[in-house]
Amino acid sequence: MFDVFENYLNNHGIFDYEDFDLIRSVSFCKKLNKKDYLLREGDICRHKTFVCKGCLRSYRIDKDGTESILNFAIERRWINDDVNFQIGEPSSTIIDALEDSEVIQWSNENFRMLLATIPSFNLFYRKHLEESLNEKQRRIISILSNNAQERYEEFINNFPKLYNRIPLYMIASYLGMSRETLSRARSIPQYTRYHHNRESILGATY
Amino acid sequence: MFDVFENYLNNHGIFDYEDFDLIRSVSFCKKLNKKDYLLREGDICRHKTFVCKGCLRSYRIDKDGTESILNFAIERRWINDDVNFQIGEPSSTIIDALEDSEVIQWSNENFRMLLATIPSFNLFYRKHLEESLNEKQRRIISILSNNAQERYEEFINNFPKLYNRIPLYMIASYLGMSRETLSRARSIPQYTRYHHNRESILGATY
DNA sequence: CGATTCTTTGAAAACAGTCAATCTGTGTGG
DNA sequence: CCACACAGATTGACTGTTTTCAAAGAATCG
Repeated sequence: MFDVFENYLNNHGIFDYEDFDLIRSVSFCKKLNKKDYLLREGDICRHKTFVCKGCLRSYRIDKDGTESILNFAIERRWINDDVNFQIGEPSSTIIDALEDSEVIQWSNENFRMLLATIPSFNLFYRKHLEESLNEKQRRIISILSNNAQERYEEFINNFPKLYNRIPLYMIASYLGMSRETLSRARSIPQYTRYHHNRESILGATY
Repeated sequence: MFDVFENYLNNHGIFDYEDFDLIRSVSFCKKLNKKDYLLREGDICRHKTFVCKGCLRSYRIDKDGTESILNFAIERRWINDDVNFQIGEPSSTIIDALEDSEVIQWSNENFRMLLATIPSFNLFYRKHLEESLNEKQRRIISILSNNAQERYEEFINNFPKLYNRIPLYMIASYLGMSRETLSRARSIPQYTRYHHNRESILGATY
């Protein structure tokens, strides 16, 4: 299982055997069956988690009882359990497996040790954080400036290896729309395109 | 100007005189008048930017010509110019000043040098990135699961020092709603107290 | 002042959400 | 192999919210 992570790291920096030995010595591998929880609501324990195989999601239960999916993670991606909310918020993050999965975890303490000890690991992680920030910013922009159908198309393009492995209603939740709206966006893409054309023609007339 | 940043850093880690000397030696201070651009559309130059005084915003022009505000930054906050988009996207990030402002900038190259040289600076910046990630994740959740009134109320609570310094239509843009919708959300009796506060502050102080 | 800029309001249209019923595919047990 | 349950997806009718367009009011600034 660890070789997946070793391969991943080799694609993101230069590491030697000593580095890998140290990293491996504080890694905890975990196997999950589909529907198993990695983190239940209320758990306080915080980890860094890397997905070697399978697919996981993080989500919350809103005040009205509906699920809001924060993120998906397939193989060679990270999944966070560290989204803190204001005091008084009723729910926190939940993580579970959408497929039989394998993950590697590090306690935050050990992860900090690795960052302080291995310069190229530190460098890699900073780049990773900055790229994650950009990814989230792009998602915000997409929600703010695109309609249902555009957001779905963007999702397909951004996650070509993911979109056909998860049920549509989860994609709808991730995109912030009802499953019915996503269903309709998928079924009549021509309508929306036509409609946009009409708007731009109208816009050009004055 | 640099003393604001020195004070900020002292609140986020332990630094000695040598550290500050090194940091100062690669800092570039800039004064901006209201409406000045810090980064125009199409500029390739990337920096890390810290706001010492005033208020800035980053935004994009969408394909239909409307502005989407990504972030605001007041004193003791950072403002990013590094949101990369897919190839073919027509527009990129723009940053301008909403008030007369003072900022400190570092080239990405010098910033990397600081991170590699000063361990506590590296530690501080990583915490900062992780907190920024959480902030963006919270914003995504807020957009996905709250309506117009709730999002406005949350904005007021989250940015008490910011909300009465910028025009409402910019808040609307940041929250992903039309200015008219925000205006109506504010006029609901439940929220008029904010309205009154703002008016009295404006009337008394400015 | 006048000229901007910003905010509010009204009415109509577009859009997404909700509820309920139906359809589809998959896997299980008899 | 069939019948069945079940999870997921779709569709229609209806409701509610937000956007859009247009106009008019405030506030601000030179």
